[in-house]
Amino acid sequence: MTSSYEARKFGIKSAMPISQAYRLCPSAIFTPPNFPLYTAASESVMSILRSYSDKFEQVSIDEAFIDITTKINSSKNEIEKVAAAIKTEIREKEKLSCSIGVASNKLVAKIASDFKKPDGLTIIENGREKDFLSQLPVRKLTGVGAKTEAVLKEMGVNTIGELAELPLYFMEKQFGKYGYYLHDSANGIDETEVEENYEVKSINRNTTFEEDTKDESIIFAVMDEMIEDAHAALILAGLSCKTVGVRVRFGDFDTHTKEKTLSETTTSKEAVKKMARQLLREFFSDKRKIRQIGMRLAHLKEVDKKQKTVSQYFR
DNA sequence: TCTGGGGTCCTAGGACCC
DNA sequence: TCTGGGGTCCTAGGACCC
Repeated sequence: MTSSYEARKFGIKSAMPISQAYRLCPSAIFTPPNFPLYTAASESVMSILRSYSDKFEQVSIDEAFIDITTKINSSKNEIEKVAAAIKTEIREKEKLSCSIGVASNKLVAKIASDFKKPDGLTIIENGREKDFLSQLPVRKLTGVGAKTEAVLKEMGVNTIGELAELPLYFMEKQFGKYGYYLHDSANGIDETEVEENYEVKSINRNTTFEEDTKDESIIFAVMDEMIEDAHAALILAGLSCKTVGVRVRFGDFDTHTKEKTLSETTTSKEAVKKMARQLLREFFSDKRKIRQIGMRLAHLKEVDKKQKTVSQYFR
């Protein structure tokens, strides 16, 4: 899943198979994950961050934005004081270090936070955004992954500065809506607000079998477990769902999905189970063994006991 | 050689409605 | 022989993030 900075010196990276990691460094210590611990630490850190601003946005288990525009004047000295205070509080309460990026927008702040790790602080002054980005490889831009990097490289574009030079009409023609985003980002422009995102859009569960299988009893048993888990999460969040999907990855990594939208939103585990089984069964005609199965609940809606839905009135 | 799990967003085609 | 335009929803696939 991930590796310490010590292990990284041996070339071990996050999401690397442990067999490969072992080959790179046989003396490394391998330890299973402990998600309840990480979640608890995350919640503690997030509440610390929240206390520094009224505008907070959690991005993942270990990343968040805070907008402190109205809290301080933007002198470098003042910024450094706040950053130091945050680091100290997190270190004292959770014995963790963190890296901080400060900039006039989220895009640049995020890239800045990644600039010096671990335990870094990178401040990009107002007006220096584009300049800071220009020398960095395009892959550093949020939203540019392996595929886009390859396409850009083919076009002779390696750095964000080179990307910023490409005219907007060309970017639009080449990448559509994404082209506008790339153009703005490369120029250090991002006008999205720091805001907390409440609603979850989907609940997903996936399981990779220890060995590829065609055994339907194993496959259904694992699917049932995932449904139990996902359904519990659905109910806990006070949600209902309208769409049930399944996903199958065959031994050759070929991956397919099937999903079905119900006529009415539901909280019924049995309804979800029935639909998932039905969708899953459609894949059994394939001769290949299955490596991974997954399921998802989507079209989530808050359950409100007092208010009846329109369709209920018409029934 | 080997490729995790939980998410979001976008695209494109087709069905269907007025 | 020729058969609109605007819109929504559903489904499948894919890129990307941490």
